[in-house]
Amino acid sequence: MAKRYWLFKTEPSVFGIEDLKRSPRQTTCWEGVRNYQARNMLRDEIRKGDRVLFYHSQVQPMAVVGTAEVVRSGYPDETQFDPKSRYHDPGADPADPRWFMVDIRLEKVFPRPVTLQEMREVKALGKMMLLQKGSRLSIQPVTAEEFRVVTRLGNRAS
DNA sequence: GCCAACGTTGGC
DNA sequence: GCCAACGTTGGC
Repeated sequence: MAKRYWLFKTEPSVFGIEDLKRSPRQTTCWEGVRNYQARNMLRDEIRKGDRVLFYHSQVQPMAVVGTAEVVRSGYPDETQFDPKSRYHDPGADPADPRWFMVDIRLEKVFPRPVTLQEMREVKALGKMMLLQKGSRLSIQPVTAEEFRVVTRLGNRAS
């Protein structure tokens, strides 16, 4: 199957790109997603080899700050069964897991962040889901073209 | 199955 | 801190 492209949203106060950089093998499981639309993508669509725009929300500046690669396709998020986890889901059944996650590995921290404000000014990104009003999904598909445009901006010398 | 109430997200 | 958007819950 053709490689696909995604945007993962995260609050750096919880887990930012510097945390990913410091992680063993610069790899992490993307735990804690508790939204069914995002769950379906994690479980069914996001495959090893896909690439990810890493976006910081709830912080100034809000921006895509780098890229990552999916190194493991969807598998059950164990935190749903852990009563001590902040992501615990009392309704989740180990025989039929409700929540899924993937593993990602840092690819590159951009030399400069590509801010939300800047992306809004780029015509080629006009249809990007992140930029649509009321877009709250923490996992979003992006097109190959959107991925290319954003990574070029991030890698351009400032 | 509808929908009002409520909680959360997240940009501003 | 505000509030629009939107997902979830629960009474009916």
